[in-house]
Amino acid sequence: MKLTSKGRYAVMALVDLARFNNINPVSLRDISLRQGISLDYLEQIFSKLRRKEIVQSVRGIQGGYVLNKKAKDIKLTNIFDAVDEKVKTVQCKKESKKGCNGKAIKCLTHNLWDELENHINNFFDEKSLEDLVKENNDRRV
Amino acid sequence: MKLTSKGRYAVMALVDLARFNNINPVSLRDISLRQGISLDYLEQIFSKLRRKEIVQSVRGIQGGYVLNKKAKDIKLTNIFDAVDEKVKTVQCKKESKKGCNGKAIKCLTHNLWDELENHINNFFDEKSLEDLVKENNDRRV
DNA sequence: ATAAACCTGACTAAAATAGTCAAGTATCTA
DNA sequence: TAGATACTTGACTATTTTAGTCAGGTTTAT
Ligand code: FES
Ligand code: FES
Repeated sequence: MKLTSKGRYAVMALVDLARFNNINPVSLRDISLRQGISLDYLEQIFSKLRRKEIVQSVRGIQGGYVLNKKAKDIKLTNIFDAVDEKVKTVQCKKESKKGCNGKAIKCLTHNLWDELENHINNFFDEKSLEDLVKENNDRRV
Repeated sequence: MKLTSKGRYAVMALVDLARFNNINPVSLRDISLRQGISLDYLEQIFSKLRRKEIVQSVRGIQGGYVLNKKAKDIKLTNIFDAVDEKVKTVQCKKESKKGCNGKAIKCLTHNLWDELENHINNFFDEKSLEDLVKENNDRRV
């Protein structure tokens, strides 16, 4: 089970943005430099964040991105959802009565993986961007 | 974040084994048929489980595998550890002071991913094979 | 006008996953 | 003691996913 860079970068970038959000839009270039994430990759990520209305874009010179909601209303769940970083403990569809690989019934461990998925998602539901910014108030970079 | 088949199968197979463990060794062939997991793949998995002393092998006809410990003493953690299904939320080494990609310091979100990793591992530390067997006492297959 | 910054889609190298395949060895039973 | 069953090991491979890159835009402040 591993977290992908895309998910990690999305959160990292938003924490950065949230910290500098007060005054002006924050350009991806700045985030790229500060956080060491490829600019092209950031663009992909922010395009998704914008579509899900987590950030707003400001075009042209001096442009950049701003948060579209209060930091405390942006949960990790929202971020991960936006960039398609989903928790998947099984291959079978949740709605379907069928099991993995099209088997007639769910497997012996199916219930366990559901629990696991919930357990992880609970964590993401609780953490907000505001929490993350607060944890880093004392940092320079 | 997704759970791999290897991890899922390892647990599935062990739950199956634990249910039939009372009388005779359980052959991989039987597990393969009951759970619909490729025999060759199971062999890979059980070879690891044996090396980590989670199961014991009995060779020859009527052979198979038996649990090497009480079901309540086998936690998900032990199983995942044996088959190298590890939770990895970051790329940087835990011990090192350096961050991802060899950066001088840890990133803004590093602490968060540590928390997440602990959160998930807690789940695995608590669930035992015995718990899983009990949940399925009423099942036929 | 031009430079800064957003915007989009296509493309790709590398890694990980999910197995398969082949060639054994050990042990029980007839 | 032959044969069948089942464990044992290591190498091999197709597919998928990841983690980006690249090229070519458009918008807007100055
Ligand atoms: S996880 Fe899909 S059937 Fe159990
Ligand atoms: S996750 Fe590696 S430096 Fe933050």
